[in-house]
Amino acid sequence: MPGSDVYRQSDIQPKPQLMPCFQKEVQSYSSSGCIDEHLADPFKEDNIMNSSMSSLTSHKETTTKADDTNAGNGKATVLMSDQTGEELPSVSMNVFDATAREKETERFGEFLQCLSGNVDDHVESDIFGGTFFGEQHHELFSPQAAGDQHDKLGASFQIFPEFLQRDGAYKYSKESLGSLSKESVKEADQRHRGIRRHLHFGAAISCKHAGNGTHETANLCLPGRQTDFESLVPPHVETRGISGIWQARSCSQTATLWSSFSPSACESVKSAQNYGNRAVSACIPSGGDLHLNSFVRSESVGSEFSTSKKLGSNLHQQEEKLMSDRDHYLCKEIDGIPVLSFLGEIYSHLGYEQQESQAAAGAGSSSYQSSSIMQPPCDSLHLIPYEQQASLCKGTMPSSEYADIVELNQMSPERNRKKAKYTIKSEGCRRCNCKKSRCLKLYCECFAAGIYCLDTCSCVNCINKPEYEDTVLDMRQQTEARNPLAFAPKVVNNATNSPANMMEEGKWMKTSSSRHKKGCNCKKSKCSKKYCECFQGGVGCCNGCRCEGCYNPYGNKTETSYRRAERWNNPSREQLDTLESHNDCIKAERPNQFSSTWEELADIGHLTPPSHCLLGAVASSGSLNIRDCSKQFLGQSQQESSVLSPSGYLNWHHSPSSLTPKLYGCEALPELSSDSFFCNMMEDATPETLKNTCTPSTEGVKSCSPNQKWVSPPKIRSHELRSSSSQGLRSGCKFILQDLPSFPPLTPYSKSQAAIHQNDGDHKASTGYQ
DNA sequence: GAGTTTGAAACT
DNA sequence: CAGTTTCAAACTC
Repeated sequence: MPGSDVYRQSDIQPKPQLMPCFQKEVQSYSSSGCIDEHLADPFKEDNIMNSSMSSLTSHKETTTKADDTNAGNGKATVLMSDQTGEELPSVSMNVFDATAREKETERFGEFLQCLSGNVDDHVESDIFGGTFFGEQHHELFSPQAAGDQHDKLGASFQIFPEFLQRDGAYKYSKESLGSLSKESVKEADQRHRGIRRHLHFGAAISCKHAGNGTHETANLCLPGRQTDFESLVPPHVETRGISGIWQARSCSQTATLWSSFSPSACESVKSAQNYGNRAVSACIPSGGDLHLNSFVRSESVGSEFSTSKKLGSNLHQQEEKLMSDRDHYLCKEIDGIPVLSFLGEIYSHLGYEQQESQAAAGAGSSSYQSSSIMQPPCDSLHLIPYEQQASLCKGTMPSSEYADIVELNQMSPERNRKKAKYTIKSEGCRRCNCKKSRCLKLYCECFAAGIYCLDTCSCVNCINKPEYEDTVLDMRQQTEARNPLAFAPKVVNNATNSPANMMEEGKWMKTSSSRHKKGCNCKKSKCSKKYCECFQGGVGCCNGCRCEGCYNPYGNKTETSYRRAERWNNPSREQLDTLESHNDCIKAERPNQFSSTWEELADIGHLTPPSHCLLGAVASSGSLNIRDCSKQFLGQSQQESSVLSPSGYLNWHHSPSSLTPKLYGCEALPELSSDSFFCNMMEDATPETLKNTCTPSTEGVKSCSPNQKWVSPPKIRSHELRSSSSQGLRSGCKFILQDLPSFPPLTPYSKSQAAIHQNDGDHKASTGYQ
């Protein structure tokens, strides 16, 4: 076994090789004091890579060739427990005694925390002051002479092996991209590695927050045991920890965090682990799964924003190949497990591609797990095959499409790649079919989703591609200028719904207050077909709709919100029949879905827009539960993604809030819909008179039905009671929306960048490093 | 798969 | 801001 050879090799020179990776990694970051900078420095990475490769190749006795396979195996060997018979951390742990090990583990955890932007001053100074890396670290981990540097470096690479060897980026850069210019390849390679590394740290960070302590974090950072990861999935999430990471500079980190809490991710990990090394490799590509869009963006972070189109194209190609490979792995090797469930994809975001989602992790390696699982939510689509990103990103993606996505995960790659007019239903992958818009207008679903079109799209003269990044950004700006909410989720949820209450009966219920942000304008469809955006979003029509003859089965505007809420709680037989037929279709398309609430959360959540997490969950969560955590994560990732999204755009459209409502039939999680933000805003903007009048409950704007399910806020009811006309509410909504002050910049990357830097600067100023 | 219907988006 | 046109998805056959 190639891996065994490598492992033995590492066994021969274990200590100095393994730890230096730490050192090197840390140093790389510490030198710049900023991850972004680190990522932005291709040469550092290249040096590392070269050194690593040199190290690998230097041991020709055991490893004949440092090709992908060997490299990957070697990495896996070093990191994976099944081959070593020890738990992951053992690799590095073997080098030290228990005390030193624990100490360093803690330190590393702190370091990771520091990187996350959540570090304390003392930690920071410790790490960046050079104590950790400069002396202590050398003493502990670098006993060998400087001549062993290559070995050390090589070892360091083994710490992040997945990234370099499995995840395909390296492979591409060295093999698949042979046709590309050396320079381009090098740069692309660097970027990928940097990103992957970033993700890795993000994973560690997330673990840190999710886990019980730094020790846990360190373990996760190091190629760890799967159980570690599992333990990271928190029954309870600390709001503080989450929010603390908010300032993490990459959506990758966010994604990681998010993924850390994703049960599906864990599940995926488990599943992957069952496949042994092979599974690991399968997960690797997920690292490259990052939504290309976000990829490009995040890559730009800390470095020049301008990315040569050539490089972008190259990256795109790599990305696609990665996606392709990943799809293969996911579909083929992780069967039965909706790997993408978490990943949604998803994006994003963050990749579930999305990240974005748009999600399996490495088998024997926590690193793997982390990297693969940490697919950014917002770019949430990261975890999702590239082809699926569009679907997940689409703001109004209905649950059926989500189901399709999950289903797609279980499909063969061939089917996955098929082009068809109606790809959504058949393949779960929304692809545009634009003919005249060149995919630069909101007509295009890809564009509307803030993602690039895929080769699998059937569009004609498509400009919505990385090659035309500038143009796309311009068009996005224009679109945004025309309508600031153009990329916002189309369906918003009322923030007053409490997850706790929603979950009261152990299942997610669609909130009665979910509404289309703008309202439909249907004339003939009676709002009972997917022409209607409300219907498509799985929400009832409201007074903001201008529809005629509304017969929206989810609720029509002629009935009051209060009545609607009641109807939700006690649907009539007729209504149930109508919705059942709709749900049947959904369920039929998604055989294995939503088997677990966690997965629901993850999936939905990662598709969920950001804001509400901050406004809703965080603020309201006195007792934080899983839902709250998910919400928060969603918010975080969303925010992150919004900042780092490829397009520089908010990526909440990546997390179609509409998805949530749609899932109601399958016990969707309404609370996770993005709309809380809007609803909050609306609520805030609601005149006190409206808020206070006709309030049947003494609980303020909230009231619960006897069975604890939420009903619409009285204010709305009172509002409606005041005027049967929709005009009042409509105008109210309009006012509110226009007044929305703080949407994350739906602006091009540059603006987001500025925001990032500002945050970074603030944070750094507070933490004192840089 | 072609053609029709529909309503959002874009334009005037 | 209303009316019209354009567009692509949804739908039908």
